Amino acid sequence: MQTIEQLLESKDIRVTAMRLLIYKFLAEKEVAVTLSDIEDAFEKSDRTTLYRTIKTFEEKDIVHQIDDGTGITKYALCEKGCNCEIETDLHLHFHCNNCNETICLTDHKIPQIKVPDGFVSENVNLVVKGICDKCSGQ
Amino acid sequence: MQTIEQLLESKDIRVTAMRLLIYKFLAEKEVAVTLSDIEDAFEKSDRTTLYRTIKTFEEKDIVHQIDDGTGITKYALCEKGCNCEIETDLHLHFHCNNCNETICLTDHKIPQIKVPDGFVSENVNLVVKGICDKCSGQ
DNA sequence: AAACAGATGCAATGGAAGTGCATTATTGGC
DNA sequence: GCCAATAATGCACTTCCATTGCATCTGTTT
Repeated sequence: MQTIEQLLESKDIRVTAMRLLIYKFLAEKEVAVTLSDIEDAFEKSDRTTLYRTIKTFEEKDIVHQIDDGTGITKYALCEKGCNCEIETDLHLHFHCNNCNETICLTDHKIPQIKVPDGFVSENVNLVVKGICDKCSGQ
Repeated sequence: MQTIEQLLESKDIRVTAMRLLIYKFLAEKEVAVTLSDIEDAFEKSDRTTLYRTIKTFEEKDIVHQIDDGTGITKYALCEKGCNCEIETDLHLHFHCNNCNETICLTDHKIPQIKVPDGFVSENVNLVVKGICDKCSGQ
């Protein structure tokens, strides 16, 4: 079990107080968060810092970006089973139309999608919309 | 074979010169277009008009919106086999990482996606990214 | 301690989406 | 055909999110 510090260092990311806090914030969240969410959680800090921190995390494959169709970019920690580095990794995200939250279903893989002749599939983005387990009353 | 005028009327959309032109523009395009694309094609007209025309078309299920992950909303005509009215219609779109164009693969349906217990799937947005037939050199 | 690189904060920009309101065009009743 | 009602169009403006430039600060290296 490596510490967050070790994780960041292993990815060539300089460890700062802010980065540790943001990482912890993301780790505690079970849902994908927007930049605004992070802003709200760290009002003392500047938007830009938060934005650039997320971008750094993204470059180093610590978080991945999710486009759930709300028009607002969301981010979530890459967890075990999330091979974002690999182009062909098949993400699956679920967006709840009720609570408006988006979660990462890393253990639900996407079936192979057939494309017409001449087309080359490199990557698949799949967002399922509906009602999440919390909202469906279970 | 009904005319565009008849189609618009059947959907309770008042026929105007602008709407006919925009419809024809969309029909000629084989790819999904952004609002900017339409703007560029109709410089004489105002953004707002084009925007509201597309929104009207969208409400009346003449075009559907596509979120291909570029962050910019695209639109495409609903064609035969495109049942946008139906929530559960399984759209499949292809975004080319080379030419940056997005096309609608209406005849390629999406397989049933399994979601965890407690989750209810209402709608699926699937975008396959890769290289399109034109760019793959076929 | 000095020099450097990188992190942070502030200000500003840009692009897309959306809205309010005045003007113009179209339709339907007379 | 004319007039009133209704809808479409155009202009200006606003909002929201994403992004960048630059100055400052902090931490690291020699």
